[in-house]
Amino acid sequence: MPELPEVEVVRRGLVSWVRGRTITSVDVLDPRSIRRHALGAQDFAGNLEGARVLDVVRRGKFLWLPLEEAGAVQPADGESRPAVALMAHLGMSGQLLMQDAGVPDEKHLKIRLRLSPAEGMPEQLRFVDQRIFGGLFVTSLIPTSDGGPGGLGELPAPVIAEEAAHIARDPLDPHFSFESFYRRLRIRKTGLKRALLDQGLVSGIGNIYADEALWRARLHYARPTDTLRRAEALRVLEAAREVMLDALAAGGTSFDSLYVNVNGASGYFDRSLNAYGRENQECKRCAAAGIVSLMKREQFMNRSSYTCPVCQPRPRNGRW
DNA sequence: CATTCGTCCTGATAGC
DNA sequence: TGCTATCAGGACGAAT
Repeated sequence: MPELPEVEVVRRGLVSWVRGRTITSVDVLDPRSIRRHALGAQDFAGNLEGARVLDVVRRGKFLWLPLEEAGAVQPADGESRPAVALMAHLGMSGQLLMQDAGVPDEKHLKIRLRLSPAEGMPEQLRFVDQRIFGGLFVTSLIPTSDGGPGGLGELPAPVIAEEAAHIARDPLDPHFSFESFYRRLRIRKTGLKRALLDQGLVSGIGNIYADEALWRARLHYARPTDTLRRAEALRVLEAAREVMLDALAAGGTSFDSLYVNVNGASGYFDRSLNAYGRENQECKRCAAAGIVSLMKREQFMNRSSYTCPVCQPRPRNGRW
């Protein structure tokens, strides 16, 4: 279940394989995986074939490959500014795999990109997706005044994929502003977990890391955001940063083999989760303090939320 | 306008 | 055994 660390692992894995190579052919094996490309498979392929991949960049869980189109007329000043990008979102189960031409199609192979030959590198970039919540599409790159995708890419100008322009920075982004986040958080009339999952407020956090961050910060998912003190907001943001950095160091989380990184190896961070999936197991923090408390699972936003009833008490009505 | 909810999907698993 | 029901959840557009 890809959240920010998994997507970043894919980005890092992908960049050395695809940067500088040209897309030579495109097979759309399941049009549902390009449903966000409004003009259809023909147009999708037409946009990509002949284009050279300049980079792999990310904003939140969106990943894109800025393209230099074949024969494109560049500005007179010689500055090379890509007009479009191949956008990817992994959704629930999406994978981007580099594969040699001879490797049999994966069961859920949806899209195949063939790349220009490069010494010692696989020919194909494959998009594999079981649940089809993810997908690929071509989007335009538009100027942005906020410094670009995440300070991670190397674009010649601050440009962002149009479809990701509404996505906030993630907690690991060097340009992430806590003050801006806290200001917006305080004026919302909603619960803390809802806010953490809102990619327009802070990006990269999904159901799993939301629960982990809340547990680390000892805060309840339903805590009204307009009552959050600065120190509490700082705590949960810092907790999110920590859990994401741990996951990144471990190469991404994997729970059910749906998520595999770009080289086909699963992450193993799931062993160190403290909240997610631990229904009826002891809260590790309480246990360390000599208190017996069993983690509770509740339905919230049509998703499971795991909390410790002792150290993450549900907010009572009224004052905080 | 801000916020919440329903929907898209497949396959593993539970229950009868 | 074989069927149906349930669950998993990111993001968007519709509904409130």
